[in-house]
Amino acid sequence: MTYNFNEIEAKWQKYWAENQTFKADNKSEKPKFYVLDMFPYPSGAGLHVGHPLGYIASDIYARYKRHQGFNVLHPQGYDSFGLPAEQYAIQTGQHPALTTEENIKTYRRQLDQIGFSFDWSREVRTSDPSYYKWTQWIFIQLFESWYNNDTNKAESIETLIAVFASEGNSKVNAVCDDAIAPFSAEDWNNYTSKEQQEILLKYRLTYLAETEVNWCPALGTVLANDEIINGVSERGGHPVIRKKMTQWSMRISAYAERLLQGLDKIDWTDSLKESQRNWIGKSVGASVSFNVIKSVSSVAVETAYKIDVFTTRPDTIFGVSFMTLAPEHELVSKITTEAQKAEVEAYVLATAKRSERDRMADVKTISGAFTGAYAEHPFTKQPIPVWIGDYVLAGYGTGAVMSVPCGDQRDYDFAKHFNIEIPNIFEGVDVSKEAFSDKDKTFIANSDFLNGLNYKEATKKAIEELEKLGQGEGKTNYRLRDAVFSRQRYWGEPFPVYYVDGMPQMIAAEHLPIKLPEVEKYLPTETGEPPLGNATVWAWCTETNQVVSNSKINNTTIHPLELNTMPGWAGSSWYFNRYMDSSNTEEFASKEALNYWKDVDLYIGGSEHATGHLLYSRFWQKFLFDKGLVPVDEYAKKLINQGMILGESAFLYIIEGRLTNETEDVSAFCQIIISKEFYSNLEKKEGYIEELGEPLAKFLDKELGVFQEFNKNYIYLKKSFKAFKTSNIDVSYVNIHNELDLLSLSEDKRYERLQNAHFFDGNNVIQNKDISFETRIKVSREVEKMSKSKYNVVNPDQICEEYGADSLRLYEMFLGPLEQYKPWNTAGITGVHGFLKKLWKLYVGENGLLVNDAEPSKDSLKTFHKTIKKVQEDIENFSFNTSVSTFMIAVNELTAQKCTSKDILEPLLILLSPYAPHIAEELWHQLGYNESIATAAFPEFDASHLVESSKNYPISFNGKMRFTLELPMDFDAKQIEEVVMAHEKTKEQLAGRTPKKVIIVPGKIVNIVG
RNA sequence: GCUCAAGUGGCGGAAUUGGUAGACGCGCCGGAUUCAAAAUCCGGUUCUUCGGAGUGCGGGUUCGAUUCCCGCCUUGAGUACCA
Repeated sequence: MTYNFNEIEAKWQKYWAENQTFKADNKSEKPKFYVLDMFPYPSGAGLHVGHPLGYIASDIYARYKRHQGFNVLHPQGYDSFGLPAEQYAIQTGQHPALTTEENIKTYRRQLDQIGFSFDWSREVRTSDPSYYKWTQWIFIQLFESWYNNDTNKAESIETLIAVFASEGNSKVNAVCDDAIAPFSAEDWNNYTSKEQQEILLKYRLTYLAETEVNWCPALGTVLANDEIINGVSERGGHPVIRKKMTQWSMRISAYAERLLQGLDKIDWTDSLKESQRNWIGKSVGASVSFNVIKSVSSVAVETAYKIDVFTTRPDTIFGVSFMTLAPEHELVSKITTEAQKAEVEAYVLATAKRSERDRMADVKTISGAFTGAYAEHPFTKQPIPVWIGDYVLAGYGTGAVMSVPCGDQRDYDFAKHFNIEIPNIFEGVDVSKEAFSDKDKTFIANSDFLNGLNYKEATKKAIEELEKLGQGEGKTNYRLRDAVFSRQRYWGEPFPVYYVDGMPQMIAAEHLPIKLPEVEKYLPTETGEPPLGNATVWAWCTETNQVVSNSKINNTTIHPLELNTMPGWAGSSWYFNRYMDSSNTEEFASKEALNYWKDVDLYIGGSEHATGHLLYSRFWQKFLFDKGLVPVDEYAKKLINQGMILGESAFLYIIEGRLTNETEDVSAFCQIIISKEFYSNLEKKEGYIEELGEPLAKFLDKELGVFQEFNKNYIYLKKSFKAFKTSNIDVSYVNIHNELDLLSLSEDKRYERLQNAHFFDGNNVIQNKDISFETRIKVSREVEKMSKSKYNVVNPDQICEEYGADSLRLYEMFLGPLEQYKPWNTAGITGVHGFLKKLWKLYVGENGLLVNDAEPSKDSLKTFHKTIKKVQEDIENFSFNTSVSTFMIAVNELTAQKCTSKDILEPLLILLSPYAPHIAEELWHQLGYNESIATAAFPEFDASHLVESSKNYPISFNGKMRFTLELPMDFDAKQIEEVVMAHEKTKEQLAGRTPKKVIIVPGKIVNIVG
């Protein structure tokens, strides 16, 4: 009987599915353990070998925990709303729901063949109305809430309305929009309903407001900050511009401090926490208010304008020599004097024309303009010129700064450029060449009451004095901005929102879900409305509480519905809670289920979600916690980022040249051999030939005439041009050369091999040595992201077919540490595959089962117990790569020991089963079990089997090990020294010298210093 | 620029309360088996002038450093005029 992995794996996958082996129960005597993967977006390309890496790791952990006696929840689902399905729909007219369904089928088939222990009965799909019903429901809860800074939590909007009605808004301490005018209870009660709604919108946790958003014209939608990388869209790399639009936003800024604090109590990687901390961007300082001087010389400023700034350095307030406003600042047009008007307007216009990206790219050019206005220093009462400059960002702080050139390099450069004075307020510091920002290394000078104080003292004092004047206070600022929540897309969750008199109204929860309407086309309408503007049945009837035809809109009983849809992160912000009770139609999950499973014990996924999904989902969880809807405010206790598996792209240079004489140029040409399959799909190939500066397809197309047949599978091209580099040569081509193993050979050997290589000269297949040219060939590999467009994708289906799922699982783990980026090399899989065959042979011989009741040998017990110890430690440390090698060592040793004992071979299967579940299950049943191995108890480690009677001591001289010596374990230092010093090799090493010192650590090492 | 992570054979990587550097696997070399090949098995494989040297580079602490400290270099990731 040989190891027939295809048959075995299919058999047990079927068995697990039929017996619902991995179905988790919401009630159990066992302790719970929740292992979660970031659910995939089901793309049309299917899985490549990089995708399952994290799933394999989490599956090993989940299976291990089952062996440990835990009730394990290990679910999987699909984040199935998203852009690619929609773009495909635009191109083909196919409904995204259909392509999504097909893609999910492919994903499911691919996932199933790897043998994951998912509880599929709990599957979720974010695009399923039974799921997004609850996404809509949570949205409504956010709308109906405000953030109370006094209680530091979200509260029902009703409580706010009650306060407004009884005492106005003066005492309300809420996170809300800036610049809400104060009103009394009387005012409130006299406001119209619409006025009241407008005010409430400024407090709600999700709100509709006209804000500056990131608009991506190419994608036709707005993007959140985390969807923009280096000023272009994350998806597609399209330019992004700032634009004022009325959009839904999420008041995540309300949770900035709690999102920051919460990081301390969760076991996530430091780098990920660091990313989130940077993103939240807390800075502690003060807000300072500068009065604009009403008249300076001939200029008169009518109103008493104030410029508010935020600074982290209130201690430097006496160093202020000018102020700078962002060009977009609302005061610019109001305070600019007649004389400066032309210059300022020209500058504002020039800045507005520059895209975000240009401004980011060009940080060195200093530009600005003087407004002609002056502000008054709060303490000295001296006039301070007010400038505008694009180094001040409208979106951060107040969009204005107090400029302290001696303490800030940007202010310094600006001052130098425009010849503004640079007063020094630092004791013993020279600021004639650059600003001094090493705040802890000096004392404040020339600053009235701050003189002689250090940074900390001066900061405190300055804030105290500002507060006395009523012109400032201590303030903490966060970089975290509210997140734009609407997208001008079709394939997303519809909002449960209709409009009455322009004001948004929530549809009552009992009428959810509001299903995505059918549309003729998935593009924006001719009038520029989002795709839902194409829907004909998309209005809300408040009498029947149904979606009805748009033509019936009368604005009394039938109103227009929201045309935007929710962003991709909506559905993924709470899915981990839904798995706990995914079929519940009454609640997003029952209280019992939520209280039982509570939170995720282990979450595995990619680090690319650091400032997107992983931040938004924490925000929603905290909100749900505030509302008493979930029992914990952090949903994932531990999170691990799996590294990416990279593809190896083959690069190839072939230069065949003939030197006619020393002065003439080398005439060089390329040979390319590609597969016919590659050639026939030429128009689909997207690669780029760097040296020639043109697309691969275009290049090859141009050279059609010179293609000739190499053999039945390959085509040959010969032409006189320079060697080129492309990642898109079919891998099978390089494999021809791989037979030569050019890379691993020395230069000489490589040349020799090439001499024997077969090439095609255009007419005949010839050996390279028959070519009289001097031949230089270079083959190299470069590691890059695995991607369809780079032709370096390895499909797990093929691996499973050829080596089996257990081999795939083991190999993905064996590749290296889970969190590391590492290249895939299919050739290496023979190592783990060979291990499985060897393991099989330990159990099954040609005439059947080899396992018997023989007493295990001492050596075998030792091998087994050290394996238990190591594997257990490894799993708990997520060091899966090292346990694979531990298994290899164990099997090598047990094979050498000719171990046949059931006492060892049987529990060994339990150790292995998380990693290679199919072969473990098969052998388990062959040993006579009728139940799955999945819940068999993990073997107990017994240290007594590892006790040694002797130790092979390394004998070092000056720290260098020179030889080893086997000595009894119970020898003390003195006994060891006697034996070692008497040893002839010691004498040889010392060569007559007397050692200065002898270090002996019993049980560890001997070191002789001499 | 700032923040974080990482640099070990031909390759993936192993080893840290400081104690035998290179486990395990790939690849390569040699051998067995075979008419031959595949598969399988056995042996070797850091470099070396055979004294030794050696974990990115230069210092330091130590009896002893891949591991700790100081200063650099390189690579990768994140972030970027954040006041």
